[in-house]
Amino acid sequence: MSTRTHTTASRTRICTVKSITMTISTDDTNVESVIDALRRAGGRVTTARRLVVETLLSTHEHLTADDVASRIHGDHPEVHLSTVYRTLDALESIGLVAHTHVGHGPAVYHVSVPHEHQHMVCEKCGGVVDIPAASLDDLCTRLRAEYGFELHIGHFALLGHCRGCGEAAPAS
Amino acid sequence: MSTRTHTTASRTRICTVKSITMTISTDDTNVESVIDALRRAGGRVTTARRLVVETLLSTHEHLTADDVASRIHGDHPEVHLSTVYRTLDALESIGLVAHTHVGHGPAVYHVSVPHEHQHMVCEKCGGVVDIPAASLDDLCTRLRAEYGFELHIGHFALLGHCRGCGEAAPAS
DNA sequence: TTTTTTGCAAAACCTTTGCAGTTGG
DNA sequence: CCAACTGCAAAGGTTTTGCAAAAAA
Repeated sequence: MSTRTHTTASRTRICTVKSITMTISTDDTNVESVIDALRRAGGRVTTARRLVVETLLSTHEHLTADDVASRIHGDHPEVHLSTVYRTLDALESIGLVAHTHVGHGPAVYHVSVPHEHQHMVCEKCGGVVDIPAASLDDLCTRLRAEYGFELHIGHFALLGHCRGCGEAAPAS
Repeated sequence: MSTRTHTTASRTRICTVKSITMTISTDDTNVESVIDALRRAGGRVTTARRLVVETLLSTHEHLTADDVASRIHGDHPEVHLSTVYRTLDALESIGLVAHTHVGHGPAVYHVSVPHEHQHMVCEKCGGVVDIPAASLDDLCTRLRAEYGFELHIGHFALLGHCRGCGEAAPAS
C-alpha cells in the first residue's frame, strides 16, 4: 500500500519510488470504481477485499485464487486463501469479476469488463443472441496458448441454430 | 454384451429385444475401429479398455470418468475408476478421445472425430489456421446449456491475429 | 517372458464449509 | 448493535500415483 515497484504492462520506463507514499502498479480509479460497486451492492469493504481487487487490477494476466493470495501475502500474510475464494465469489456474484476454467489447472479470475459481448446468429431464422465476452474467455486463452492466435471478440459471429429453430427441426 | 434396450439418439421406435443376442446400443464398427487404432498405436487391448470405448460410443452425451465407470459397473464392478481415468488418458494421448472441462464440474470425455475442424483467420495477413473442432467443445457445451444454441462448427471462422501478426504489431 | 495394464489405497490438488471471533456500517 | 466478513481447520470432490498382482503380446 506504499512504495512499490512498477510491474504493469506499460513499456515506457521502470520507475523506482523511494520514499513517497504512492500507488503505482494499480489504477486507483478502477479499484475505487469496483470497490464502490461492491459497496453499492450492499457488500462490506474490508482490507482483504480491497487487496483482492487491487491485485486483480495490478496485472493483465489472469490469476488463480492462489496467485492472488500469494501476491497479497507479500505484504499481508494474514489474508487467508479461503477469504480470497470467498471474496472472488462475492465479487463474481455481483458481476464485477469473472472466472474461467483453463484446461486442467485451477480457475483464473479477472475483473470483468461488462461492455464487450459476442454475437451468435441463427442460420435459420437470422435471430441474433448476445452473450457476454466472458463466455469466450476459455477459448481465447486456449487459442492464445496453443496457437499464438489472439481472438478478436465481437469481430465475428458464432453460427448455429437458436433454441427455437434447433428444437423445431433437429439436424439429421 | 447381449440383450439390451435401445438408448440411442434415433427417434424412430423403442425396440425391446428379448432373447436374441445382439448389440444395439453401440455401433460395433466404431468400437472396433477405435480398438484397432489403439492396437495399432502399440497399446494393449483389455476388457476394461474395450468397455470404456463401448461406453463412450453408446451415447451421444459427453460422459465424465465417473459416468463411464458407473455405467461399466453395472456389468463389471471390478473395473476401477482409476483404470477408467488411465484408459481415457491413454486413448486421448493417441488422439482417439478428447476431454473438455465444463464449468465447475468434472471433465467430460468423448470419442474424438478427427475430421471436423475449425478455421481461424488472421485479420491482418489473411492466413488461415485450422484447429481441431474439439477446441470448441467447451464453448459448444456451454452455449447449448446456457442458451440452447447449437453451434455449427466449421460454418464460421474465428477472427483475430495470428502469431506473427500479433507479435509484429500488438494491439493498443 | 517381458512389458503393459490393473486394482487398490493413498495422496495430491483445488475448492468449499462450519464455526467462533472480528469488524464494518 | 448486528449482520457480514474473517481466519482457521477440516472436509469435499476430482484426478493422479506407487506398488504388487494379473494379463496381453
